[in-house]
Amino acid sequence: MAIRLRIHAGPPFHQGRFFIQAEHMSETKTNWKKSLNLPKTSFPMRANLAQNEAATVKRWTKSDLYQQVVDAREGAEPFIYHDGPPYANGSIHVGHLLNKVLKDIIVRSKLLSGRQCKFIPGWDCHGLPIEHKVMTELAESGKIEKINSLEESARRMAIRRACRKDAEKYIKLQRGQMQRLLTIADYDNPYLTMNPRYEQRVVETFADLVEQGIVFRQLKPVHWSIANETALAEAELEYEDRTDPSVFVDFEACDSSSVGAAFGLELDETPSFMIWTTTPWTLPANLAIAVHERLNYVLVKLDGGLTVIAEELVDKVAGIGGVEKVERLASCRGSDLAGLTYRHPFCDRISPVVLADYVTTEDGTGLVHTAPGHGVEDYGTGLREGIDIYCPVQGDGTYDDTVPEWLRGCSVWDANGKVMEHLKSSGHLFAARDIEHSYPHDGRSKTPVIFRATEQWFIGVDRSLKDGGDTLRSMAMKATESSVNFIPEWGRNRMRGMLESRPDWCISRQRAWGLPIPAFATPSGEVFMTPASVRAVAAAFGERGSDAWFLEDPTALLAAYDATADPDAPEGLDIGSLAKMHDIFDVWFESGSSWNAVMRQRDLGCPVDLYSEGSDQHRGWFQLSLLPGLGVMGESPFKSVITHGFMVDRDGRKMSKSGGNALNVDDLLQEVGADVCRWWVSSLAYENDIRVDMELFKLAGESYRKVRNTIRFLLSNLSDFSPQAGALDGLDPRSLDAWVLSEAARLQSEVMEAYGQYELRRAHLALFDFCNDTLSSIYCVAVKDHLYCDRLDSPRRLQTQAVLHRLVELLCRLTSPILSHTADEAWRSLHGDEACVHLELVQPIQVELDDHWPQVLAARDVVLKSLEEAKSPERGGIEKSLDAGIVLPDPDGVLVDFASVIQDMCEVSRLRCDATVKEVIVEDLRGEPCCERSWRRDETVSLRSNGSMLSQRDWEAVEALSD
RNA sequence: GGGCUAGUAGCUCAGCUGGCUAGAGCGCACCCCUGAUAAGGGUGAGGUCGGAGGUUCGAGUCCUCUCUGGCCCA
Repeated sequence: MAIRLRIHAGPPFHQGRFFIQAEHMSETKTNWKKSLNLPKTSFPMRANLAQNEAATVKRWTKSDLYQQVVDAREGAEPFIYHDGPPYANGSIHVGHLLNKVLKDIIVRSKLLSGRQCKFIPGWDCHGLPIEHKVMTELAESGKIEKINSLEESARRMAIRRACRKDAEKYIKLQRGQMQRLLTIADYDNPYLTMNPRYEQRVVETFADLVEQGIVFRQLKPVHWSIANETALAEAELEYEDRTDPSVFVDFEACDSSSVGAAFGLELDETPSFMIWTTTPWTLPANLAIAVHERLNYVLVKLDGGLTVIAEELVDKVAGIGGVEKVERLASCRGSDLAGLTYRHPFCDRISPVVLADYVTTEDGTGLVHTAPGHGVEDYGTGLREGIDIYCPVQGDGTYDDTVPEWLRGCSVWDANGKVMEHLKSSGHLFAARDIEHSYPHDGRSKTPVIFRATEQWFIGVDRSLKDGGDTLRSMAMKATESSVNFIPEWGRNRMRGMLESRPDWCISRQRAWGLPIPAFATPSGEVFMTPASVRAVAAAFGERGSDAWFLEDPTALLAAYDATADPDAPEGLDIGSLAKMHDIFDVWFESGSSWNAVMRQRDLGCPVDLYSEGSDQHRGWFQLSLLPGLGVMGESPFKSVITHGFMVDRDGRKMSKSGGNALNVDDLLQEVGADVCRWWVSSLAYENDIRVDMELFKLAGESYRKVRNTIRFLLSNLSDFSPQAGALDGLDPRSLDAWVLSEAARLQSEVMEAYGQYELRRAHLALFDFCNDTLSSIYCVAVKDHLYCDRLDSPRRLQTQAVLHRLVELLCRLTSPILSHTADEAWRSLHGDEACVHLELVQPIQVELDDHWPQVLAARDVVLKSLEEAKSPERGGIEKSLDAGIVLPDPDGVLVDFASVIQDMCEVSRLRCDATVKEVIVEDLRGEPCCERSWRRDETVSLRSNGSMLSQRDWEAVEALSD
């Protein structure tokens, strides 16, 4: 819309007054300022969060806010929310910040909406990272020798004591840091996976699974330290270069005609399959050769010897063997070779050629020596093909009696040479040379480790449960498909994919710092463990903690066990002769039982409404809680799952301590404060990766300040206000007050709905926009004039104050889940230091609104734009809106009822609606008299009896003051 | 290598089942106010929607391939 500018020519009298007024302005000005009702508040503009939040934490702790809130919601419909346990190791990082703040916003929003929400924080205490660190520290301080010299149980107890102390230390640290994030939770009664009652429930969960018949023992290869005769985890390994023999070995085929058939030839001599290995000592355990189904293999004569090799590798292998004459006879696909058999070169057995995906042509021959007892991939192949997991190597690194006599009792390292010698003399060794490669070593003893199959405990995912006949896998797939709600929705797919491919769950570990698997060995070497015996040990753990396993003998541990009442008890069981076994549980089994050990144990309700963690937990905590839950309860322990993404740096790269791009949470809290961090968290599209950078927190700080200042403005105009009942009844639907209240009502439903759907960002944006647009830019600007200039008791001022009061209460409530300190600070500024916004509930807002408001707001936009254009020198150069008057086109006669509202919103001195004009007219009122007090140039400004130029309203306000 | 996922203005994000001259906020620029003042208001400039093909009258939106990240596996 174009505008026309009309100079409003006032009578000469006004011009003259203007000059007189200007001369006296400096003296009168201050007086008028004193006569105004200017904003006043103790709520400071500068938040000083670092300091004030610390005080808030103290206050909440002292008054036990958590308990107060829980008491306040006694009897309300519960929202059952279960905290996943972070690992009690180290300081919290930005990922914890995100995780805990997200949870806290959810907790507080549920409380705000009237639900009961008991939130028990937890810590994962057992496990290798702590044990590993503690062992390192013990080694550094020289205490390890003394501990290692102890008897086994005493040694483990010494380690366990050190680990417990370490875990306790970090729980304390993290708890303080989490509280510093202004989170509300039952920090006085957290759950710790190392607590006796927790341990008892974990073991009971296990007992139920044992009873279901899905727990079993099976061989599985693990990293094994010969020096310490113990299994090692990945974290305990150190990779160092090592020289090993690299050997190419011919395995004779059993049946030359079927090999010939695979290549489409008739053969008159026996071909062999050539494999390659750098661990000749594993050859006695060879039980298969793996080929890739899509690779090409050739039957080739190498200086006369007939063998099979991957086509791509023929030249390389021939080169290594120093072969002079290479004759390719025929080729075929790997899939054609599957099912052929070969004779072991020195053990008396026949084994098959099988298919495997991991076969490559990077090294070797394309035919992979497979010993299921000595390699992870080999093991998988073995399981799939139904091949024995055979491991002739004992814990001390020597062979047992199942190998050929010349190897018995020999250590594997000595065996390398012997095997090669034997192969050479029997003509099976095609080539051998030394290679240097990276090889895992035991970090403690600095000796090379081997892969060795050992007996481990498993929970079978494809075994039918005793009662249902269903398997954990199929139950989990069903639950994922239909009964669990995923946020974001794609979590369902991710979970499904992971469930499809997951192997049986290996739940045993060979460490000290953990919960013992309560299995015993009988003198004859059988394992004794029944549901009833497990429950008996669980009871002992519940009483005396799992240390009992290391301190007590089987008779004491099984005190609550009655073999005569146990249908599963083996015949002739003699408890006195049992020996404790040494495996501990995978820590995932402990945390995966938390729904039982926390939610059911404390009677908080299970299945739980919500689990929420990082998206890595689809494979971790979610899945490993789902499986035991299904095994024990027959249903998922959670109804909904929320996942958040991972922290990446400003360039989108992963965060790492070593990369130096990790932000320190303590620094962050010191620099920007927890509420700004929380405001930042609420702004995120948390399901994606999250970029973290100091810059972004600073930005969040700026928008936080906008919200804070808006609240401050509201508060500052309430210093003389006392709430009156019914002050907002019968609001004119065309008033700005009605409009802002209806906007507030809309905000409330939007924000509460967003909270309810965990769309925190939506709530954040709605809150910000409301503060920024609805209030700061529109409403506050428009009501300033009568708040400041009206007489204190003017009805419209009182009404607006009632609205402001309503608005600030609303903002405090709605922001309280996010800005938990600031909302409380504002609330206390309004209601006194004893008040607390976190006990509040949302209140309904009812207001009637005229339906012409969209046009009113559109008129505002048009007028503001016209005013902007009027600033240009060629259009008259009106720079202050109060120097302007507006003629507003109003063809439908709709706006005329809103004239004063629009005038206030645009901060102009005059505004009238005209049905005949087509475009906005900006009138230059600079020739009109200006009210010395309100700076307006409305029609009522005139010389008053005290000699000043005042508008009628201002004159009345001044008079009221002097009364 | 596989599963899931992301890539739209400087930044954070909207854009549902294809139709928009691609939106918002922040930031930025310019201006006003100096009675929310280490505040407040107004106006405006910014994008060939990671890249390349294709389907279609029409693609940020569908398909194929590809690049760069992230999580989890191998």
